[in-house]
Amino acid sequence: METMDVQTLVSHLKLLANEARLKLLGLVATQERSVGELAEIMELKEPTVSHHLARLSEAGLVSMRREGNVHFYALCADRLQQLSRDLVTPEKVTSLAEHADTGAWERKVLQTYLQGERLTKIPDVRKKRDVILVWLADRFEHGRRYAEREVNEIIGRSHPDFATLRRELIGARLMARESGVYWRVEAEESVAA
Amino acid sequence: METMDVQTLVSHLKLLANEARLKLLGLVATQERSVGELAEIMELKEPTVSHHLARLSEAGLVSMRREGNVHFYALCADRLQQLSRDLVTPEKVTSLAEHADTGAWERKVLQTYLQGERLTKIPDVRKKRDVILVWLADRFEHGRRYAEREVNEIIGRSHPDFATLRRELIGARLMARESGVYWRVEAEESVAA
DNA sequence: GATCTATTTCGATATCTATCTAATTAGACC
DNA sequence: GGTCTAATTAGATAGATATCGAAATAGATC
Repeated sequence: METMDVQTLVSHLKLLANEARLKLLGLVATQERSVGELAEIMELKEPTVSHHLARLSEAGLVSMRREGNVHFYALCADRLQQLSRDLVTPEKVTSLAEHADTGAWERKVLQTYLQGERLTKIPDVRKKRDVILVWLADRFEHGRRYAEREVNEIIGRSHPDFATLRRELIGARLMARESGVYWRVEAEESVAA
Repeated sequence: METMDVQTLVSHLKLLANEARLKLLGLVATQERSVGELAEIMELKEPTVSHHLARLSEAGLVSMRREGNVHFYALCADRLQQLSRDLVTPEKVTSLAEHADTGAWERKVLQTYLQGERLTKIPDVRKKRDVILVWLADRFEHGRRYAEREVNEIIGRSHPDFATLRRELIGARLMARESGVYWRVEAEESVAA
């Protein structure tokens, strides 16, 4: 169970997310029951019950014992306990986002607001502005020190309002200043993700 | 959460049994994100994402914050933890069978093998035979003592092979015998459910 | 071997649901 | 007020799935 991909996780959840199957589990929990008995109790036809039991059996949730040609099904309680414990842990949910392409939206924002080097508009929404600021900060080398005149010039290539953008870069901790000298801040320290 | 009917339980499971919704939960777990951002990352259209978020929101799994007309969604981690903990406990599954009409099958067995008072055939399968035996035992009064001759006579009204059935009643602990005297055993002590 | 019964498999259908497009709402800005 | 953007709502469609009837399988009995 340790590592389980999204596909498997979802299929297990789908298996349980069904009234008939849950009731079947309940009915075979206390005593073994035949397909015909279950069909009668649940007011379903045998093929339907048989189908559900096959799926539950595949997941190891029920076991089957033959007596003549009567098939008795019983709950595998330990397997159910295991599933119910491991199925939707918060850690697992968090890990689901790991493989997603979270950069897709940022690329779209850049594409929307940039024409080559030129910034067409400063976004109003903070998150979008952060994306632009990260891009802008990337135009400064790590480790090098810049005079304010240089900073203004570099930002100015992209947008006329270099004063606002310079302040925003500081505010987002993408750049830092001390006694008139500016430098790029390392990514881990910055506010913008 | 204490008591949750099958309907609610299934609907919660259905909510989680979906790849898109699980991924959405993962994506908003670490930071709040807008609908457009989520749509872009997941390669789905905004209406689809909006729809999923609405369902998640309804279940209290995500919260929403407005900034202008941008809607930022974030995970409600405590609610998720609560759900994942309480959703499919083995006790809950067992309780699902409580409201089911488990007598339906037994009535069918009786209907199949009985014609009025007359037992047309003794069932081969143990579980069915048990149902018949319970019915047969019910023809004896609680607390009264019967001579073997009386027992044979009463069983004989239903089936010619009273000897076999008499032995079966003893075997199933539905009736007991001591020095040629027979009596009905209380239901709780018997083997047949 | 023929027959009967319980179950399973197969194929069809009807319902549900995830997704989309188009239209509507709502906020921000000129 | 008009326009633009983001989100939601409404309506339509395609794909999945739960259920059923019919046919096939398998075991037991005669």
